[in-house]
Amino acid sequence: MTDTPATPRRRGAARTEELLRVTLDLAAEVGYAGLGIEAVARRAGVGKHTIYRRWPSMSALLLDALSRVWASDLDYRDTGDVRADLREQFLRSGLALSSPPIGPVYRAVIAEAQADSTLRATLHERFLATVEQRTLDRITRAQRTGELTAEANLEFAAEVLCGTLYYRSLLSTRPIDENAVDGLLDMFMAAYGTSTRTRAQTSHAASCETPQVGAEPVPRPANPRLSQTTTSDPPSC
Amino acid sequence: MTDTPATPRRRGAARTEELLRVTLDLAAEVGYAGLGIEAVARRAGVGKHTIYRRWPSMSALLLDALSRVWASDLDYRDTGDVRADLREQFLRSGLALSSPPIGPVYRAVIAEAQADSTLRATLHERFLATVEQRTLDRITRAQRTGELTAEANLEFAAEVLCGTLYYRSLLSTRPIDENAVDGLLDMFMAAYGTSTRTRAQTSHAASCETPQVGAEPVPRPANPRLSQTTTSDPPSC
DNA sequence: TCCTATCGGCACGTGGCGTGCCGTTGACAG
DNA sequence: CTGTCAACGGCACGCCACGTGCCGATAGGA
Repeated sequence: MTDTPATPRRRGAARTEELLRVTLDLAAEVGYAGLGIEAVARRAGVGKHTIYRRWPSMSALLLDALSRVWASDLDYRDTGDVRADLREQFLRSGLALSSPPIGPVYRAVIAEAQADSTLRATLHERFLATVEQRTLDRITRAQRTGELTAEANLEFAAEVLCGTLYYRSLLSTRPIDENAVDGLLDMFMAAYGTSTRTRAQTSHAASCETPQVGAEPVPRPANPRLSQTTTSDPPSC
Repeated sequence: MTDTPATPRRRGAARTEELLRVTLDLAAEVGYAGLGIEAVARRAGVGKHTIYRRWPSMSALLLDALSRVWASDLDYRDTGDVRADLREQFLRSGLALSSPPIGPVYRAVIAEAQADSTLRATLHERFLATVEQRTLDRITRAQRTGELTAEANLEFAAEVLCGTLYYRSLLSTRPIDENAVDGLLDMFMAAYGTSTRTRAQTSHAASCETPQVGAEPVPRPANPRLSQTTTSDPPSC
């Protein structure tokens, strides 16, 4: 990459930025295994103190690194079609969760969280619960517009939707492909959708191309980066 | 039983059994943190070789230990009421996943699986997929008896049901209580149940009349704060 | 220009892993 | 009763990562 050209040997806040980037690069290359403080320090050409001065543990570093890449382009769209919006977002999130930068870091955090209940709570509060909340917001709007039944318990629905995706990407060995997302949405819409009872059309979505043209789920919204500040923005599902 | 009075110094296969038991005991006491080969060896008064001769790594030991305590709880009942059977099983599994013997071991395996794709595949095949399969079997029978719609995609349904439970118990911080299980089953039955549209009465088995009046006949939309009750009612009726 | 916090480098102690070696033990064969 | 041999407990080693302490160098502000 574009490593520091000369050698502006040391800075205060720029180092923090660089260390986060190095952590993500390292995670993308070597995965969770071999991802430690010393590895990051070596990779960045940095003393371990420089890391410990910023984060108390590897877990904290990982959380910040995760915020950096998991926060940005993750808001749900609202085209008026819940199912399409959810589908687009789920596919995008599923891809992200399985891809080099985010996947390994997420795995690392989850692994360490198994031995640290405090970290587990932080992980849940800072990421999982936030993701559920975004999902809940989106389907709540759909409920208000009449796309979903009024008596649907959307809190649980949001958890089920997000939980299934996390389960599949992090615990299962199956990929989050269109088939999986459609199956999940089939069940969700069958339960709480108000339009045509049989919106399902179980799987086999690949047999015929998506008829929709106007609301083509082409994920190319390219959300304008609101701000690239290092503030840990909440992610979405 | 407080055995091991004397010192029946060494055996062949009985040692294996004892080591599995010690591993579970140790996991129940110290949790995932501090659960390693040396810890097990010390606890069992055993040389590390005695462990390495049986399992190539801690992960393998944990998998075997997990099999020992997790295998017996996998069978669903079949009372003729899918929802009641699922509910009972989910509550039982949720309690087990959060309790000392199984919970910590499960967490340990999941943590190590994040760094080892082979272990992840084994974990999925040996446990997660098996649980899904049992669930699939049960709801498939329900589909045949007409309790579930014929066009329901039960494979995804089984994954959603199990995945949500695993997500909640292992990644989330919320307990698997009756509220959660009922919410999950509400969605499942609303999607694929055939019995009227009135989804979701906290069905306590139609077979036995529960005099309980606290049961909610209708899913109150006013689902308030997640009231975290710890196992208030026995699942059996 | 000087001052000082930050930095890189190095070393230390701790602790778990996985392996090798050695003397012991006990089940089984004769 | 005795011999044999594999399994065993104990010990030690090298390795590596962690978290900390110390020291001289450096850069950016006063």
